[in-house]
Amino acid sequence: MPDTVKVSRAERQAQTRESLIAVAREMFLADGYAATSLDKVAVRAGFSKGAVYSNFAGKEELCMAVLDSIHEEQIHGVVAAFTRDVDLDGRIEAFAAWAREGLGQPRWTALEVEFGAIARQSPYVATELVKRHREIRTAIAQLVRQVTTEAGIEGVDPDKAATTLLSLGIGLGTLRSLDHAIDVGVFAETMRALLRGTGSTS
Amino acid sequence: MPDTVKVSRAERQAQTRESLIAVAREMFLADGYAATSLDKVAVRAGFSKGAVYSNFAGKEELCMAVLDSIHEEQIHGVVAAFTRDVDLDGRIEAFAAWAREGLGQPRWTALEVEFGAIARQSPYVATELVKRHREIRTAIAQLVRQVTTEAGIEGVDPDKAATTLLSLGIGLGTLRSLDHAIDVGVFAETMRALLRGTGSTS
DNA sequence: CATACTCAGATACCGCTAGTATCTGAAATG
DNA sequence: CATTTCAGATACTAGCGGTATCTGAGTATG
Repeated sequence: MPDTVKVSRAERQAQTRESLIAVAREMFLADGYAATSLDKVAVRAGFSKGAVYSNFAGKEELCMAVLDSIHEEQIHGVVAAFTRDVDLDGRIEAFAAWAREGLGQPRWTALEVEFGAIARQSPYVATELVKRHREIRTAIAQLVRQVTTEAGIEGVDPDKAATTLLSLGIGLGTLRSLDHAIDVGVFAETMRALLRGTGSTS
Repeated sequence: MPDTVKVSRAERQAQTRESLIAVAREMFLADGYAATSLDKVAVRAGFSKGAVYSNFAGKEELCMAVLDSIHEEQIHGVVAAFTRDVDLDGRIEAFAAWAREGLGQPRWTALEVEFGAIARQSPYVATELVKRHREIRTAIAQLVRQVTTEAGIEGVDPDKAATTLLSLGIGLGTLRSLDHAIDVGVFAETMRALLRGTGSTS
């Protein structure tokens, strides 16, 4: 029986990287970006700070990797919620439920927003975050376009709707992260209002 | 001629405090909260770090004072924009213009949001920010209530509208602070849609 | 199979930060 | 005029992100 599994150096490093991302994700979400030190992350993952710097350019890149891992799951959740149903109301409700869940546990939004504040000082963070936000926004716009055309709704600008929904989500998440009394239900209502068409005539 | 003006100790301290707030406000807005060190603030105001700690409990309290000074102007601007006109469209447009201006220079929102991220670690920041956000939200709700009743609009929940507007403003400011291409116009549109009444029975 | 090279990760260090403890001299007090 | 007070200066600490250097196991090569 192979007690010590034979692994190549590249495999070991990939494992280390994933391990660091997993621990960092946990700690970033729990305590925030600034309050989480690279040393603590490394030690809790069973390494030293050197391991972090040999796998990531710095704290910012590590956090970006963490955010990417979160986004992956988030997108999966949205798509799942969206494709589960076929009719408009079902889709909207599924999306609203997903949003309610995400905004209800606002650690993610808080991290996203805290990290976003760093963009002003770091060109790297700025460009990377802008890239990702635009992807998300166009994805939402695509979803809106699909829903409205399939339901035969006129007079909805998918791009504007996407900007509104994303902004509202960020804002609600931000408020909710420090005031639990915030009513997240307005997200679903606004979404419904947007998707019902703020039509041109009549 | 009194070359050195006679001032009491309390007056001197008040001057020092105001001076520190002014400089801190400039630097926080320009470089962000984390990137601004108390030492730099103190030196640029012509003092040492000791002056800061003898006027404020710490960096957080200094920033809270800065935010309060900003809020004061902001509220003044809203009230002015709102009371300039009497009819609904004029008021909405004035408010929209104010929002456009505020969101167009998003340093303020960015600071607000960056500082808000600290609330998770600091009970002081958390409670103080919640207090202020609630004040702002009720003020907006009051404005909405006034507008809708005066214009005879039915079916608008002022509290929900306030939450939506505040969230949307925060979200748009956040996005805008790192992506200048964001279309801020959706704020005014959403505001109009909200205030026109998403009526119950129609 | 032995030797030389490579590089993931460890260690040691640096400059900077927020915050604390202590000191000082001028204003306030009697 | 002696005494107290306290705003602000000075000196220090722990902890941070980041850099430079080192080390030993994994890999390529004769």
